[in-house]
Amino acid sequence: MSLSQHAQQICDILATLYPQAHCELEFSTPFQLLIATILSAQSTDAQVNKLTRRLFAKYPTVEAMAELSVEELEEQIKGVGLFRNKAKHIAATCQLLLSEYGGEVPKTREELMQLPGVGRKTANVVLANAFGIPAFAVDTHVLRVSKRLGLAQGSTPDQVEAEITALLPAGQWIDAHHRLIWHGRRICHARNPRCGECPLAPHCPSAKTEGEEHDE
DNA sequence: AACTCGGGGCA
DNA sequence: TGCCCAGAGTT
Repeated sequence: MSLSQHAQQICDILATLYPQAHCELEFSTPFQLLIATILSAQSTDAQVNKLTRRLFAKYPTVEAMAELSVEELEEQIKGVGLFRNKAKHIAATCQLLLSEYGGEVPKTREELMQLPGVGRKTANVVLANAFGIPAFAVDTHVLRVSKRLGLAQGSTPDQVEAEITALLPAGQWIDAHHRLIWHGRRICHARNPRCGECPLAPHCPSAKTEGEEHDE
């Protein structure tokens, strides 16, 4: 079986496992998704949503949020991890959106990554979920699960993104991203993957039987 | 490549 | 309690 056939088989099973997999951040505009995604780094979506419900009620637009100083922003987002870095980045990003992009969220990866606090993963999440532009975001779950399933061999997120996007049709990137994450959170855990109850195990080169441990 | 930020989740 | 994260920036 070719690699692309193997990949398609994995994706088909993931689709039946997680037919409703989606971005769990709450937002109503591209700007709000951008902010929520910056806030979500190393944090849970539930925590971010709890916080953004307050934040977006008071400051729903870039114009409103740009009025806040870094200190005021810190106060607003206190409670999420890394909040000092994120407050600084969000303040700078709001200013840049107004001065360079007419208050709109840019729609290219290169422009998005110019924004403070926006890296490779955040840029792709915004492209995919705010604009429906095909993009495959690689975070630690996607990196780990893709490698275990034999969909990629690279060790860096950039390498894995290149491998997957070459392997799958662009129309599948967004769903594949969410399904790999959901699988990583529910079954394919970093430490103790539950291979015994994983429907992908028969097709997984890394599947372990009960008792064995993963090395990675 | 390694380090830092930081509260939450999970064993 | 201790360890690790649905990352990005700096050194």
